[in-house]
Amino acid sequence: MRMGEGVEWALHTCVNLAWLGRAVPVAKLAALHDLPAAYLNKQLQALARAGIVTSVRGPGGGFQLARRPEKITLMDVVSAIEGSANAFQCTEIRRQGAGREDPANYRKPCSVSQAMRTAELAWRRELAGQTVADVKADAERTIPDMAARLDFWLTNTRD
Amino acid sequence: MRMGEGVEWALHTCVNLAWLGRAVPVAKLAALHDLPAAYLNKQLQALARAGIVTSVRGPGGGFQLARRPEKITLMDVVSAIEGSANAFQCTEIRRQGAGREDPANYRKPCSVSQAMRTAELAWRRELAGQTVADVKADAERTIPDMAARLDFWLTNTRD
DNA sequence: GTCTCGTTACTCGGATATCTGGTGTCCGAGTTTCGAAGG
DNA sequence: CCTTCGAAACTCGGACACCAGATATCCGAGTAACGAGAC
Repeated sequence: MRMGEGVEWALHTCVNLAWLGRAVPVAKLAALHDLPAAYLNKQLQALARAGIVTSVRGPGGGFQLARRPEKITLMDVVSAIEGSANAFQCTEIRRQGAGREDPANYRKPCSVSQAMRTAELAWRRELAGQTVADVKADAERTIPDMAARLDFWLTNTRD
Repeated sequence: MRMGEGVEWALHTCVNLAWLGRAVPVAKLAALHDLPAAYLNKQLQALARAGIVTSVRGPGGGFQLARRPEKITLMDVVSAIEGSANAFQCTEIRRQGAGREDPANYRKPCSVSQAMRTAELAWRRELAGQTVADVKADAERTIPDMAARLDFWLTNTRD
């Protein structure tokens, strides 16, 4: 069970967008961390479909956060990239074979599924409890001038 | 991010082994839920390597739990099948590109990695807090006679 | 009758194919800007 | 000088290859049990 690296890219990019506070083309966002621009674009499209960022086409366009960083949870970003389906998917094997249960029990989920779901809910709750603003604030504790550095770089860099 | 179905198979099989309480060949365990025996065997090998079950070769052999169900957590089973690596793997993109941080910060993990790790720890803690015995007990609340049924089936079935 | 040995049947174990989904790339769609030409 | 039109540059958007890991299968390795034969 491995999470796609698109999640890492998306999170860092969201923090960067929070620092920059305006529309930034994907080429610039990719250059910030030496990422393949076309593939990062794919991830940002997913964020756009989820309403986390908005896209503006044409010159001067790019991506920017759709709402304030305090209103974007890590759960929002993760489910936008990875999908909202549960990591553990019950295939109901309890209904097959010699050890199958009585169909009367099919209404409630099986014990295994329930246990796994409980753990996954704890994970989701933790992700929903942290926002992009929190991560940004934590990063600024060690790198206070990052916002200014990025802003300077964006305005003064030529392509 | 999808968890392999081997986890579901392994968990159900562990509960079944807890009910049966003796060595059971993989063919029988697979028949309990109409699973491909050879592939279930692969999963059980992983459990054996992790010390969760022990294998006995030859006639009358099979797999059985290596210790009491109360001592087997869901975390043990999941990490045996899926591996112990973190789902979110930080590739340290903060060190690359125009937006790279000062190398002095490389000692401590980046804020994004930290946040994701926190959530994943909550998930792991929840999994480690539940045992095979708990799941078994919960299942018995709805199907009290399952242990007896499985035991009868195993002793009276002809191949 | 009992011991021994060989054969048989049974079961795990790891090496080997197949396939789905994540990874990576490309070109077309849409929009703004700028400049030139006409009035 | 102002307006209008067109071309070009820029950026997102989705469609198209590629590859690693999960899925599935098979045959060989190891072991216990059983029976036949000798003592």
